[in-house]
Amino acid sequence: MPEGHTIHRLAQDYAAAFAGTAPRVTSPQGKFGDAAALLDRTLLHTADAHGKHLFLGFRDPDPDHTDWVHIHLGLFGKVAFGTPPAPPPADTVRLRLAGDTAYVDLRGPTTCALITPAEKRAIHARLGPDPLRPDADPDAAYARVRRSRTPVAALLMDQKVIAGVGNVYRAEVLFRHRIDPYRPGRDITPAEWDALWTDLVELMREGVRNNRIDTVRPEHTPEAMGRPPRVDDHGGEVYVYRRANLPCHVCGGEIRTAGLAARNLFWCPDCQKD
DNA sequence: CGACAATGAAAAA
DNA sequence: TTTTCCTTGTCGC
Repeated sequence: MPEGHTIHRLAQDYAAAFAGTAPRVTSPQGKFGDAAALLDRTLLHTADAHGKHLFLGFRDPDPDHTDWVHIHLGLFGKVAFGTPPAPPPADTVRLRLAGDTAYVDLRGPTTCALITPAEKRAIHARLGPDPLRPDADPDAAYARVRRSRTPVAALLMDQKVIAGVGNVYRAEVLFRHRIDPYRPGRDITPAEWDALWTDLVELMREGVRNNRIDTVRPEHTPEAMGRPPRVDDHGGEVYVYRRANLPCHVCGGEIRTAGLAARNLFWCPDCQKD
């Protein structure tokens, strides 16, 4: 269940469970077997996240010599933490860390690979600023947005432009700012970008805290409006994501959906008109 | 650009 | 049994 907030939360959780320890490292499914053997019972000293990329720092804390495990969940990679005793691992578990107080299983990731510090730097270099990283520079993202004719909804999904935003946050943040998802990036004003970025920082931080995405303002919550809470396996309260053909919480109009940048886009044509 | 493949699991049909 | 999914690299036109 991967959008930037999930990955940052995972970095926190991996660190809380294993930082400063030397867990058993195995790859029951096999694809990561050689690397796992190399890292088995070595120090896990840190966990880092940039956008949807997760990095576990093993063996040597010296930044020039750290062994990094690079993880990308892709569309349906999953991570499951548990307390010992760990069950016999199913053969879909790509990576298992197991210590005295916790174990964690990784299944179905697009990427799980041992990389060098130089390779890690290269990954950071090709990613745009991440609203969840304190060093992020929103102006660097806007510089790309303002010279592109691509729809803003596609730019928000482009990890080179801004890292960590996925299909939920893009739809929701555009709704919250009443921006037509098809508006070209070059027509986004500096003030609008500033507001979008600030909002993403807040929404995604809350996403990390709660481990789910909620975007509905207090005045539009189910309690405030006397409607039943959302029934959806994604959990959070949202305005438009996966609400095709349902009434808009604000204007009552019908939420629409369409393909954009290879994903399903959701928006309210009445509220999001330029 | 669009199509497609790659990983798993769970819901929908 | 098929579809769907909070992703993204690659390949073809």
